[in-house]
Amino acid sequence: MHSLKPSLAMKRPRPPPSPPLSFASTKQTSSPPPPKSLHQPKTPPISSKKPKPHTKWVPLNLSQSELSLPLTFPTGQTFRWKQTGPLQYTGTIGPHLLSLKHIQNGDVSYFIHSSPSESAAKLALLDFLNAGISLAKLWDAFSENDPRFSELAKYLKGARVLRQDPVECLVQFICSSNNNIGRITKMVDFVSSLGTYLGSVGGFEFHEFPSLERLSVVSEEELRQAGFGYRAKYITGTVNVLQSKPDGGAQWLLSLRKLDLPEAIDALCTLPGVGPKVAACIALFSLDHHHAIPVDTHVWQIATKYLLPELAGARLTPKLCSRVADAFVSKYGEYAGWAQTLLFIAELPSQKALLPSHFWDIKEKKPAKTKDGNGCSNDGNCS
DNA sequence: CGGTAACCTGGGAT
DNA sequence: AATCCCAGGTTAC
Repeated sequence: MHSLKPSLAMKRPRPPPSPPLSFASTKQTSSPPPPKSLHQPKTPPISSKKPKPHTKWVPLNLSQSELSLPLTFPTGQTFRWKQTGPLQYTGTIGPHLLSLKHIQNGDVSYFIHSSPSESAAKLALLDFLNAGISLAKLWDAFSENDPRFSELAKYLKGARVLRQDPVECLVQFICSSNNNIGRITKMVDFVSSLGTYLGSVGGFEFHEFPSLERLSVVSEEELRQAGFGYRAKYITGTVNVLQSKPDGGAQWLLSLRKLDLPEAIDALCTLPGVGPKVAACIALFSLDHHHAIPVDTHVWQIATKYLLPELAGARLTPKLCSRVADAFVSKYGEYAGWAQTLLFIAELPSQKALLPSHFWDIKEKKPAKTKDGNGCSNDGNCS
């Protein structure tokens, strides 16, 4: 009865690590000649010393209500982390390859598979997890003005906002536009494969996210061939624009953390393939703009249902988009993006199983694009 | 300026 | 089996 997302559920670790023919050929056409000048000489001349990483799980000081892996990693913030065990996810942060899992009491532990520095890995992890921000405190505040949030929060504890690398986040969300999870993942995997290989876990290969330098090597044609469709030119276009920034594109993106949200959004929207929604995702998930609200079809549904019922049936236009964002911010405050994240997750078909059935909304059929917009004709459930 | 129509692609629905 | 429709939007008229 419940409609699970097959594209998601069917996803399997592809056993054969060796890529198919066409894949390899496209890659070799653009042989990546390592410009020696670009490689920082951080590696000491010791190749004799085995880089034996410690082989044990280390507890993080985070309870399940502060961080739920299943509600944080496979719910749309990143497409780079893979499920490698029952309650275990694996991915990279900068040059570090690590796994996270819930242990008996629900707390989270981490395991470093590969890293140039284990102490740096831990710091990078805490940063990546926004560990300094107390989710429980935020949610208490949200719950005070919103009974529905309070109720949902009971079932979806630990849905946290990550602090990703801006370049990585940007490329992922350009891929996400008007697309589905399965294909987004495939595209992100392709881009990722251009980065330095870091290791394999649970049948998945992991690569450091490629630098802009490396990304600039792929052509639009190669991306189209890899299935990017019209987003191919967005990727190459954006990489080109970033590469032309005086202090480098990565630095330019990082500098957007210091701007006010509207300015950061405007700046991001100058990049090809980046519109209001993608810009908000980047702002929220990588640029510390905690009140950015990515307004996609799901959030639009939420907003018209619970926040701005007067807009029910209308089409999602840029102006209404910002109106929705404003509504969220005035209701939830400076961390509105974190509230939106929970409400968004509650709408995901893949998470409905966690919720009592009274939270399930009848999926409205195609609202039958009428002139007046109000598509509630025969579903008998239009508030 | 605000509202529409293309845009790649693969899988599911009709 | 052949079409139609859609998916975490953006861009071009």
